[in-house]
Amino acid sequence: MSNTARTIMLVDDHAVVREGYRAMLQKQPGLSVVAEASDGVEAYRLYKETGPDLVIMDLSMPGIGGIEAIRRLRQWDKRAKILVFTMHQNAAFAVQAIRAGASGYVTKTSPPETLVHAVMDALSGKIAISPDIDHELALSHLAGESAAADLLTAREFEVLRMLLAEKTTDEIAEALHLSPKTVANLHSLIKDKLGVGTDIELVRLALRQGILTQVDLGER
Amino acid sequence: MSNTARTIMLVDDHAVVREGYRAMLQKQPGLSVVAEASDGVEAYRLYKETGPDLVIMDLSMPGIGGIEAIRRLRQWDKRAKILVFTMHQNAAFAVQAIRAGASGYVTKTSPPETLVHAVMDALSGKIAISPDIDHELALSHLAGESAAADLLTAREFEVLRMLLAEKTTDEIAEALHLSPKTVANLHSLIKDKLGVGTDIELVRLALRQGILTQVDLGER
DNA sequence: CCACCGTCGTGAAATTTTCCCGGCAGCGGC
DNA sequence: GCCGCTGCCGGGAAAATTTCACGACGGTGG
Repeated sequence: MSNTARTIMLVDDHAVVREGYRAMLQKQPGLSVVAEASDGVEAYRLYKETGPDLVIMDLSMPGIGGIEAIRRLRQWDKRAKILVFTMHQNAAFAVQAIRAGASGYVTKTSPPETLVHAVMDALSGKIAISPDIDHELALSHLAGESAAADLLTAREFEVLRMLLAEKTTDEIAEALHLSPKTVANLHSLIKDKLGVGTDIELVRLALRQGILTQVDLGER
Repeated sequence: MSNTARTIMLVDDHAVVREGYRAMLQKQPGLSVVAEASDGVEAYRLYKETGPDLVIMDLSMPGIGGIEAIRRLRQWDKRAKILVFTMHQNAAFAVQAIRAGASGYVTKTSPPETLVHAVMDALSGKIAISPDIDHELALSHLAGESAAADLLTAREFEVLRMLLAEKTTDEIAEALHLSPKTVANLHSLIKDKLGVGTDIELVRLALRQGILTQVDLGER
């Protein structure tokens, strides 16, 4: 193993968090932060420029989100190592991140040692998942709550996304060139497949599963 | 003015963020971090113990949320200075925080200088609002979007909260000792008053206004 | 070829949403 | 007291919707 420092890039839209990373990683010998980005596109640019050994990335960011950023980085460099470090204690997000090519998923509530361990694991090629997410994953399995994306057909998922984003049944019908009646049928079928009774439950489920994110909704 | 260091307590459930605060504040002479808490009740306990000059507090925390924590701190010490530092770029939250007794509201996306300035302002008794929230406030005024809590009567608000939390109309009716018919009428009236057409829009509005928070929903 | 699945739509029944209504209680003004 | 106003509670009926059963069509795979 080389004894030069391993290089790290930080990606987080909150300056205070990046400061925190630095403070925590500085204590660790053999690590060196070589770049910082505050959003996905900047991360992409800086990765190509500096080619760090590891990227530590948040998920919730302006512009392209973290998941999409991971995907693009891995497309550019198939061997990029990306450790997700996020506030979302949510198994669905973790699954999405790993599928997109992340090497690990650690929540921000974890103690500093967990992050350091995960960094080491990721650098040595292991996949690191923080314990709370392991627990989450186990829970959602036990609850039999499969991912909505798997239960629904492509068409149904499309309608679901529009239901959550757009407004009325009629608007969706027009956008998708369907009869309003069909949209209503789909809407009903979706709720049935997902096992929810009301639209409100539907939104909550979508939030949990990361189909809808907070930024899509309220927070302008 | 005394030339002893001003004391600060940090409240945030993410260890990495607390590290970030420290790193940013350390560069500033005359400030000293004397306590750290990771949730509302711990903050309350430590405040009584250490009596800091200023509290820097996040809003989204496990257990009692930040707003409630502010309220309790101010109840214990009417002159407590509390600076909210949060990821929520949301005017409704800012209004709630200030009403609860906060001395300022700064978002985590702000550059470090903004935090430092806000700390100084808060220490000298001024109320500091970060520019993006000012802008948000102006926007929501222009949009004529008044707070839901002001538009609705107490009863209506009660039903709204239950609609967002509970399940069916019938369950709410029973919990509130009302006829299902009345709940349905209220439900309709609420949507009318709030100017939304569908339940999904209702949830989104509630999220924006901070009536519902993410922790109430999905993220278990 | 045939069975199966996803897609799209119709029709009709069941349910919900909406709108309009009246009664009742509290509250301030005259 | 009396009046007007507002909030609260529900009934009734029309309108819209959700739900369910059903059929058609194209693709896919055994």
